Amino acid sequence: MNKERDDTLASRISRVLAERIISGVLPPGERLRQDHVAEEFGASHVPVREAFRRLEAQGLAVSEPRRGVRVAAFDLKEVREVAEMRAALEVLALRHAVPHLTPAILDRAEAATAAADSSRDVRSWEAANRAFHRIILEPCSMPRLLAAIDDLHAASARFLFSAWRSSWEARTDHDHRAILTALRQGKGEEAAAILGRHVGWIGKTPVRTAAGEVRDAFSIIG
Amino acid sequence: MNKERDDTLASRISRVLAERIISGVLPPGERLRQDHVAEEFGASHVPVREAFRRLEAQGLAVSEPRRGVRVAAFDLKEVREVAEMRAALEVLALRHAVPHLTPAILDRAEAATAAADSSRDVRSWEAANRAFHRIILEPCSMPRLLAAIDDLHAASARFLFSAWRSSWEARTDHDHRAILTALRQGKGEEAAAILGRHVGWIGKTPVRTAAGEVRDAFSIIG
DNA sequence: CGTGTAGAAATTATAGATAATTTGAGATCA
DNA sequence: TGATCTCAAATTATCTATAATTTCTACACG
Repeated sequence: MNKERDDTLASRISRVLAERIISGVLPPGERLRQDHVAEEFGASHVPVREAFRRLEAQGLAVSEPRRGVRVAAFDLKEVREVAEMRAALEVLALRHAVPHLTPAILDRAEAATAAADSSRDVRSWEAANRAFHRIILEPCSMPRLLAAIDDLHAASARFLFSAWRSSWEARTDHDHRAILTALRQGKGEEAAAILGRHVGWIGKTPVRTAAGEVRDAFSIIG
Repeated sequence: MNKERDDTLASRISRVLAERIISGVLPPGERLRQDHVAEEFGASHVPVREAFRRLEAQGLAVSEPRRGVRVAAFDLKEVREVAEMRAALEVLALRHAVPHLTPAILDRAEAATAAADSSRDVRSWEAANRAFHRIILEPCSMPRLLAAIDDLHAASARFLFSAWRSSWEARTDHDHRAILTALRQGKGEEAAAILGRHVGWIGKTPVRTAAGEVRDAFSIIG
């Protein structure tokens, strides 16, 4: 009755597994055994295999021909890669979105920024942050580009969660506000430039904290 | 014995279908019925379904939940989208590849350009063109970025083949040579700028031909 | 002429069979 | 005694075969 029958079982499994990989419940390198997953979802292993294929395409899992599927590992090198790809593609998307931005859209973006600033845990901050980016980029109406950006956001979120697993303090996003004011003033190129720097990798200044020094390297993922 | 057993059956099917979609043998909108494909390959429908998922992720096919899979359609709008994504990502890749480019690599790139110039059909031209781009971008050693570019190249090739199906005359690629000379002179940024213009959409000058005027719009896909 | 219902076809999911890889115990050799 | 090699058993991925919803089509009926 209440079963969501709009989507297939495979895509449901894929969503749940993606959620777990992104949030870190499934750690990098973990083997994904199809029989176990199938049993957990009360399903057969065929839809599970299809879900694996989708995760593989999203870059969340890697599959070796007859040796199974593992959660994709990621190193600092790939963090940079994802960040730079995001920077390049989001700047492109914003350039095309600018002509279609309305005050109402910018207001929604501002609300998302406020939600991010007032969030108290990483999960809600990440959700609000992603919402901000989505809102200002969606009007470009380039579905393929937006889909690619979404996948990169998922990868970014993995790094974010893995770094700030335990400790997290709220932070205000000055860049977001700067982007919004530039957009309100019609300075599209300036907004794009800020966005590019904002998303891109700028971990040049590692601030050493008592708790851990790794977290600084990840902190600039916006 | 001689069966390539390094890869799975599903990926083999996916490659063949991708080839057909790109070359235009399977026209846009064509339904892909899993039973028929399975029968043709002498296989069951489960690996076929996995192949469909991969094609879907590559943007070569679209799937409606319980209504089957069709070859992805494409319009001029999406051609632009793909071209601009390629421009953004290939520029990024080239910037990272520049420090690792050696004279030997540039020689191989030059050979690929020569092969493109002397090719007499679209197929071989496209292959040589793609080789050129791959050769100069690969040294960036960013696997995720390169994979994304590969998928975009496949999409580009679809448009290319659909436009130049029947008529084709050889053309020399001045841009490729300009990129190479800039790289040999150590002018990385200049090369990146040329590449961006080369790949990006610049169909501003439609040249009317006796045969058909559509082909001009596609002709700039490099 | 529109609507509703049977029949056909196709997609989705399940269960079972096959093939390959990994694991572990035991034997052989240094 | 310790290490390595071999071979068998178990584990796991891959594929085939079959069943069950769902959608599309055609035809009759109001």
